[in-house]
Amino acid sequence: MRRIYTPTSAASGVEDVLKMLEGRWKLIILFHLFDGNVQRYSDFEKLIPGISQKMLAQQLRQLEADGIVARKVYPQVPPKVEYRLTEWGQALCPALDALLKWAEQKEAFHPTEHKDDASA
Amino acid sequence: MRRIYTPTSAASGVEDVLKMLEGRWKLIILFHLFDGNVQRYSDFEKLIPGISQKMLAQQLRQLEADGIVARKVYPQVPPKVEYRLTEWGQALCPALDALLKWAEQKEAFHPTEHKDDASA
DNA sequence: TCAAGAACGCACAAAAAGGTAAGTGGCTTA
DNA sequence: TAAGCCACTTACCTTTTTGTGCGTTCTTGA
Repeated sequence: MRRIYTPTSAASGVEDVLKMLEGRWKLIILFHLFDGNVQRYSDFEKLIPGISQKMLAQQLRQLEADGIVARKVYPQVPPKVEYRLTEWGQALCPALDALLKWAEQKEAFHPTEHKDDASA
Repeated sequence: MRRIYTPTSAASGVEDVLKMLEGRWKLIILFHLFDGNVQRYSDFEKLIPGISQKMLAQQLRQLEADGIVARKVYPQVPPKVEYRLTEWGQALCPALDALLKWAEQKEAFHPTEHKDDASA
């Protein structure tokens, strides 16, 4: 049978899950892990210029703790750590995709507007 | 032609749009506006128990400023204000839906785990 | 006459998020 | 022997976000 999500039930139970995606960098990190991409710590540093090491490590660890991202450590001398999406993490892709599509649609609804364009 | 979103281009341009959804209450508010639902300020206060009036007003205004939510004021004596999704806001529904589905899938991947269940 | 109701705005305070800089460990190379 | 590399961690601050409590406006009901 098809589950119906009422706004109430949705907001109550899903809230916790949604909190896992909050944070300035979480989604950005996730986008870089899209379609099975694997990245190591230093890759993220290059891919996401503005992020600090502290934030990168923190967000990555939260994502890992929440079971969205998998961390793989290679016992090498200069350390090597890889990050990829877990199975559940990959299940997020359709949502990320929808978000991306929505973002693209913005132009269709509000053709190239400027933030500071209140009134001339 | 089909647009391809590389992680890089996605993260750079879409970031601004995604920021519109950040905030402790934004998504929750949006979920209550799902499928064309119309709510007034006081409805939200009842629907979202933990939110403060300040936050409710603030998030609602930001959502409005970002063109996601539409605000309609009735010039009545005890004020009446209605909120609903704009067209673009409604375009977000598929994404919200995907997010909801993802949240539901959690159980499938991690059967009822507890946060504080590190090691007994 | 007086309290109540709707939708906030404002000032102040506490909490949380984010940033900066420096440090750690162990092998490798100069 | 000293410096470098990678992946972080820690301590300390600053900025942003969120919460609290009170005030406002005008009309209607008791």
